[in-house]
Amino acid sequence: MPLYEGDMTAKPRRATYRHGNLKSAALKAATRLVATSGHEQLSLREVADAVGVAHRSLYNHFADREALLDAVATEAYTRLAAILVKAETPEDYTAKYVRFALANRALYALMTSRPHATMKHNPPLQAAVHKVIAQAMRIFCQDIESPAERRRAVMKVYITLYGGISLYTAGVLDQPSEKALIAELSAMNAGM
Amino acid sequence: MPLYEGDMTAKPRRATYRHGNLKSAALKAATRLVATSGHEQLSLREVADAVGVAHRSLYNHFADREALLDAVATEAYTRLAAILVKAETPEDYTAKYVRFALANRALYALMTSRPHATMKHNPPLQAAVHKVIAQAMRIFCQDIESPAERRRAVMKVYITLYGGISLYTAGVLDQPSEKALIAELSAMNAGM
DNA sequence: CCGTTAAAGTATCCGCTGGATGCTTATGTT
DNA sequence: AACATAAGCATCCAGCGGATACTTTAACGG
Repeated sequence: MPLYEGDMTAKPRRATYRHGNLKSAALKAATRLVATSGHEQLSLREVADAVGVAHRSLYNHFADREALLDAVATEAYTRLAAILVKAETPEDYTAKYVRFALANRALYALMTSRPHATMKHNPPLQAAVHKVIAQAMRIFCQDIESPAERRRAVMKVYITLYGGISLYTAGVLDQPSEKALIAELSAMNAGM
Repeated sequence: MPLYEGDMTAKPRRATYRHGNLKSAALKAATRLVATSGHEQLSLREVADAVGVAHRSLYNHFADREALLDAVATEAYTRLAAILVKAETPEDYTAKYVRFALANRALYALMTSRPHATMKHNPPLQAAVHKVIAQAMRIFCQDIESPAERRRAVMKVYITLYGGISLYTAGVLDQPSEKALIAELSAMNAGM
């Protein structure tokens, strides 16, 4: 006697018992839900509902909730890196970075919320982050030789980018436009 | 027939049914728990347990979990402001601010996590934050007249402070010491 | 071509959370 | 002394992440 038939026949039976591409579908749904409601709010159950699957099925593809969020972040970092490879100047890099962050605020909040310790145990995420940093190295540190100095310079860039975007997004920098923010941060990063 | 006697007599009866200073006791306990476990982990139940009270009793003093966290943040901002009034120079302000943030990382994370929109509806919190900003104005904007320019200058200071502390705390700036971080951020704030 | 098997689903249970309701008790005021 | 009210309490609820045990199906080796 099939155990689930009662409910299974109540709803229109799914085309395939095996979803087939649940992992990527869940990733897409999670990305959308994070974008609209923020990663703190995201629940596995709503992701599962969105793709029409029992919530526990997600555990076949993601170790836990954090792993799902890590995967969303990884994908986002990869997209950002793809944008930044086309940057040519410091101003351009800053503009592209800021525009991505502001166009995808909730996603950016997720990306920057991943604890650094976590990344060490998540090579794909670490690699995606590294691609973004590598582009900053290329743009901002062309004529710096010492690796330590290069790293230092990049960190200064990220301090202003991250701080500026955070304060802007928090609504503390209420008056300036996105354009003004880019100009401001470009100026701060110019003199270093 | 007293309804709760069974359980009440099982435990040693509390000295007073009225706790007396539950609000401040809960605040203290919450502050300690936030400091040790982070504000994301904080549950009303463990706060209630820590002060020996039913979890629902906290709602007599705080509207909800967020209100409790806001109260913790307000108290922390007030303490920080009290430290900063003694600052004399930009370097001193930076050093005191950074030292507070790093000595109370989880608390600082809570403070900076309060959404700006929330503050507008929470005058005590807003006032506490304003005290901190006022000290920055005093130290960094002595010879700036235009209010808009003063605000702009303060924001630049906070961009570097917040960005620097965030990246340092996240472990991204792995090599420098607290002292080196202060020096770095002081230098970044010097030229503006 | 058919069985076996492992991957990918499902149902159900657990402990925990924040929050709502309604009760009781103690205190301060009149 | 009576009483209104503030501040406790037990209890219930839905939703969460996660664990276990079950079933279905696709893929593959004989």
